Amino acid sequence: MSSLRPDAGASDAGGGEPPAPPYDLIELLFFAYRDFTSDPDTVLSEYGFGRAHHRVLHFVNRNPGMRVTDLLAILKITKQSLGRVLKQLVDEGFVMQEPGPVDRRERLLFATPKGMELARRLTDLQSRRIARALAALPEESAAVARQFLYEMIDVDQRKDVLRLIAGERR
Amino acid sequence: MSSLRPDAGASDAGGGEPPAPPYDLIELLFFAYRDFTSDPDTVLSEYGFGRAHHRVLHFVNRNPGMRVTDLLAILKITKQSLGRVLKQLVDEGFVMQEPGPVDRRERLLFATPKGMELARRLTDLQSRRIARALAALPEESAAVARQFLYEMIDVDQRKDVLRLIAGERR
DNA sequence: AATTTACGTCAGCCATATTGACATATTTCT
DNA sequence: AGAAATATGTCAATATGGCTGACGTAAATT
Repeated sequence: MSSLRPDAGASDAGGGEPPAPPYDLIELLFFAYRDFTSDPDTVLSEYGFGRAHHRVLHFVNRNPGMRVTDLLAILKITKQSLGRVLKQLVDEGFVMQEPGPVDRRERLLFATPKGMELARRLTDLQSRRIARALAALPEESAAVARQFLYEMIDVDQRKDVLRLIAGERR
Repeated sequence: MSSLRPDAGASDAGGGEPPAPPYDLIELLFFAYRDFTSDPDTVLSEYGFGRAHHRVLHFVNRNPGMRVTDLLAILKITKQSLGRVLKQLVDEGFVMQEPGPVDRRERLLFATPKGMELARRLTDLQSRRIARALAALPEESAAVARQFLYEMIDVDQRKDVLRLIAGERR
């Protein structure tokens, strides 16, 4: 199972050369993410959806009543790109829109029951993969994984991510 | 810094409901990967290249003399998709091809000096981000992160990944 | 009243992925 | 030797999901 070196990208203590790049982590990130997204992709294609729909549905489902602008900031894509997939999700009854009660320019987004159901299905797949991974590792690994991934995020984005993960309500 | 819960997706020890999905890890993976790829993307756009070129160049550089088929298996894309980006990389002198010495049908791939230079630049960016992340965490975190990411990979893909990461020579 | 904000839309563009069919050279199998 | 399998390349057509820039509208803010 683990000929993964316990440590390797080491020291360079007194000396000259720059440390060797952590190729293993670079590549593991690629492969892990590739497979992590592959389960949902399969299900999504049954619906004629792609990864973009997944992301939108996921965040809308997790943050009921979120605004379009919020979604744009999270996904870091343009209005137009979002527009297309969001429209599909709305047209096909996975997401609904509702004018903001206080600021009626806003369109608050909600997953419909149908949307929640699909979101759950996709989340289940990803949960299972994560659970399988963690089951193979010592207790504290989940916390370390969280910390590591968190530290990989752009410094100026971390606050937003924390708020999101905490399941902030507006 | 860390209102990341040390543990949360817990137990369900005796009871009925399925465990709550690890939304935090699911979303952290998304954000970490999003930002992890954003640094290289910036540099690549200077060259008129995209993420696809990065992946090809990366693996060719790391595995000199690899075959086209190997690359297809790693990237899990089609010949045609690969063909385009590979051709560009070859035409612009970042990658060279050479017939296999034993089986002359094969075209073995190598990064040129120019290709190595670009690969190094891209790797540096990713290395720095990883180093920054690890610097903020306790010693053993790198090992745990490796293990976690490794366990996230499809079971039937792990052998191949291990071979790759180990820097296997054919 | 003027400005800003939230959102949508139109037109066009580009990168990257797909499938299926077919061509060529080379190696391997019978 | 001949047939089959393999490694690669290529063509045509198509889809997805990004982008930019411009413009429009409704509602809120100043």
